[in-house]
Amino acid sequence: MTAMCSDGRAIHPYSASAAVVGRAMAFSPSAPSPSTPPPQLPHKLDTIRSMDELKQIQAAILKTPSPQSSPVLAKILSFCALSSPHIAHARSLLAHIDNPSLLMYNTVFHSLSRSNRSLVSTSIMFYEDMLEKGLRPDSFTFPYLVKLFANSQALQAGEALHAHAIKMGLDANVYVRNNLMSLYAVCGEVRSIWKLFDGFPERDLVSWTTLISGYTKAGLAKEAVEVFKEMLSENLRADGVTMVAVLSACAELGDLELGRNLHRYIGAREVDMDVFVGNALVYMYSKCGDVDSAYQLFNQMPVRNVVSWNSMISGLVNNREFKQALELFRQMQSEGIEPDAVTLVGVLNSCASLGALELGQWVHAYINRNGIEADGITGNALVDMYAKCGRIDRAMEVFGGMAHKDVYTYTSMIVGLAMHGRGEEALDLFAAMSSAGVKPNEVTFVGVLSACSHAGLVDVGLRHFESMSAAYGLVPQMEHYGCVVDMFGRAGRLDKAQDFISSMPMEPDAFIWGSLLGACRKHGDVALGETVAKRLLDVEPQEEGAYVLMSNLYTAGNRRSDGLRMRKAMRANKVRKTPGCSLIEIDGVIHEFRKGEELHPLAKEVYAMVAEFGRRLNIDSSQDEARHHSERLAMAFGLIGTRPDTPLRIVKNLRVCHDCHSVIKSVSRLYNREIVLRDRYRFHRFKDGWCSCNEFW
DNA sequence: TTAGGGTTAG
Repeated sequence: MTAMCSDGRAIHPYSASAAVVGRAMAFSPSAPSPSTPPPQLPHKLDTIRSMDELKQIQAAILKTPSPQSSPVLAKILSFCALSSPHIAHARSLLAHIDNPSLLMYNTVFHSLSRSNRSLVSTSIMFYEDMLEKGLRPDSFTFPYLVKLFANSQALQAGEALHAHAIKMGLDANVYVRNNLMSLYAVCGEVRSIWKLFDGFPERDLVSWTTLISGYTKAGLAKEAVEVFKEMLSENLRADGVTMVAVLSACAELGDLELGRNLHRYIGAREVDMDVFVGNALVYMYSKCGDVDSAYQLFNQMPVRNVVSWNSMISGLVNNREFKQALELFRQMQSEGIEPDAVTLVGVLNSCASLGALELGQWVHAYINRNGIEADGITGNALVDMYAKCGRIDRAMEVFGGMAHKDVYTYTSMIVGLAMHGRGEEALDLFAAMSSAGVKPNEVTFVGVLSACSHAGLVDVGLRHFESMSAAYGLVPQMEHYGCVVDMFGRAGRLDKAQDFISSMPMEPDAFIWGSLLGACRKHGDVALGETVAKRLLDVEPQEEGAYVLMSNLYTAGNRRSDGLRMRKAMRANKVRKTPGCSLIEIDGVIHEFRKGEELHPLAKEVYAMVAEFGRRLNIDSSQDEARHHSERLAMAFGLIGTRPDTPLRIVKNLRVCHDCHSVIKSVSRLYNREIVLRDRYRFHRFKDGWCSCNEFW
């Protein structure tokens, strides 16, 4: 009856020391009896601090006439799942009890299944012990074990267990089966889920729900919705959990019509609208592009938790409502709701898009202060935020400090370097990524190819383009073809660009033609430009791009009247213009300027400042069509509103025009300011009259 | 002592 204790000492359960007995006696002064357990023991177990304390209590139990039925012993066993030395202790304890009950083993499995650690082999060990003791698993044993395996996504072990359940004749039990289905769902084994669902006549709502969410997790949202419809046709009534599952399938599909119907079903069938259902609805509406409904629902929710806020914030982010996302975050703060890592990722994405460096830095500090791991998605979001806010140095720092770099980490960094015109470094990093064994994806190649394009590395870029399919099995998409066209175009190889376009396996879109037309403008090829402009107008007749580029091209080629003709045609055809918009963050507040607009409270001062640097640079304002472009307004505001040594960071939604580019260069020298401008495609860092892009953008 | 649910990037 001697067993090894976890720390290696032999213990004998029936020879507890006098001190232990004395202590135990204090708990139970009267003669111990199984029907009246010592009243203080269970309470004591909740606050137990050391193994010694536990052993003392245990020794007292084992002295009772039938220790195996003591509820305190069961408590000790569940307590033991907390750490591996304790688990070893539980095992030795079970080993020297004469007739441990199935309940005791189930207790152990239950507590093991609630642990966050991977305990697959441990539980198999207990399971084998149990069989050796001549005990047979029941319909409780399997669900615990299956859940345990599901926690670790241990598919093979799960399948073995499934086989054993069949052998024991327990696979028909609906609990066992539903558990197995969810294990297969976690592992993405759709066929196995279906077989379990389809193979037995007895199904309940849980079986249907598990099938629906299994399909959704496996990316088969359409099938999931079909299953839901079939369920309804069998006159089953969905509850909240089922609705959450099917709403998440609906969100994947982006099917707003279906989503509204599901919402109506919830109302009509009086499905309990708990916080899960509310969150799923908010997420569904925002995923389907109906942010207003999402927001309305969010505001009506009687109970909200951090996931509700996260769903709404990330919904706004997905719909590119970044300013609103940040406003909502501020509201969340003022209501005293603690953000978690998911919240902060949404906030960081918004900061990245808006160029809100100060808030982004605040989030970084918050992450550090609260011990949130800056690895994984959070770290990736930080890298992206710093890179997009113009602090490529900080992006590198965070990147360097990350222990686990995945394809997103590398891609964010590569894209960031490319945007900063640091093409060679981007390519070095791409090489390092391969050495680290991280496989690139399509987006990585957008970064690599645009790095080549911005650095003028045509041949290197072409090699990478070809390696996409040859070495990585990736299918180049429109944006990759666009990068290559851009690459040829910038390098002035317009004929090559044309050849390349005709070799494309798909119809070129507006970006492809726009890129080639931009190259025609840059290299003054009016004849080719006219052909390309026609093609661009075929693809998108209502957009301004072709008109503006052609008008500029004519004007540059001394064909002013043709240029004016384009402007007129543009007005006549009611062409849609994307208004230029620039943002600048000062003291954590984001200020927005649109071309020619005077809505800002300090508009008067801003326009006066624009006029001032126009004068000082000797620009004839009547000839300066671009004088009220949004980036100049933002720059003027920055000059007024910050100390003289503060760098200005401006984010623009369109590509910066040539006139503004040269004005900003001059302003950087005149006012001795560093000005960092992110336009639609890349960063420009202006200093002492120079720009980091070297006129290459 | 038994199962099914919502939010995270380039």
